[in-house]
Amino acid sequence: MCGRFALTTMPGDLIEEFEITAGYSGLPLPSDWNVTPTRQIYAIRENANQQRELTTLSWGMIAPWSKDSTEALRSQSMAINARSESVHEKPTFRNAFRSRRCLIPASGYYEWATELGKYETKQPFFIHSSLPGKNSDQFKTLALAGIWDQWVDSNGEVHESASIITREAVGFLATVHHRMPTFLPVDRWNSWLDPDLKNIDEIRNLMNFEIPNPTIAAPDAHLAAYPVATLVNSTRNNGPELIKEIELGESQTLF
DNA sequence: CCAGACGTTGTT
DNA sequence: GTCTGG
DNA sequence: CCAGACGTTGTT
DNA sequence: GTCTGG
Repeated sequence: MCGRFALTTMPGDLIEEFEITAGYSGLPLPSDWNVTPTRQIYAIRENANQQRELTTLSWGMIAPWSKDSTEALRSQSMAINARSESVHEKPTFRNAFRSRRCLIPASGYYEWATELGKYETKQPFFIHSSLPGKNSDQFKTLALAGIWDQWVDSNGEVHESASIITREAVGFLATVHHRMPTFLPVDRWNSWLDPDLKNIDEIRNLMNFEIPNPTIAAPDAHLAAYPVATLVNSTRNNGPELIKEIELGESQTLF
């Protein structure tokens, strides 16, 4: 799944890559090789004027019925991901899924090896595009499927938050971990971001790579992964060294 | 009817 | 073990 | 996702 | 808020 990621792409590059028409008015987020739940992240969504905008919001969906900030924060940490299999019916997510979908850009994400037999448990991997990125970015930015929502606190302040949608892992990614984020290919961005597309089955099909269109590459086709140091484990660590490839012991070479 | 959950991950 | 904070 | 805390009293 | 369990 996706509980930690990296984002080092500057707003200007995101505006190009995601064909943002409404620009970005906020401050640029600093390069971050250890983005953790509840932090500010970028999101791409469609605004009220049918324009595509770049914004920042916090990671982990605040349950819409939260009564106070404590409850909001607690709910947020528990909803950093939403399962693609059930996101359309869960009370916490379904309204957002119907009308507030977004894309979440990532330079890559981390996955800790689980009991799949290939690697030591908890060995972290960095998973990224196999295509080069724009300008100073090493890897092409990934577009992760997300949903967002607003929550108003007792002072009337609006808090925007988002969840990343996950699915069963496919291809070589399944050798590291059995879940992965849901990737959206560029030709599905418009439909995904369209708040007027409300047919649940149509929306769900946008996340599906098996059924509709054999010309769409498997999600793992343009991805690569390599093991990294356990530096990333601690949320206090940050910097480009977190995504540096390391050598694993003999029995554990695959990529 | 009211009370209490509502979310994900992995692991047992 | 379980919950909270990042 | 992982790391780290997890308790109370009274006093500043 | 809305749904489920008792």
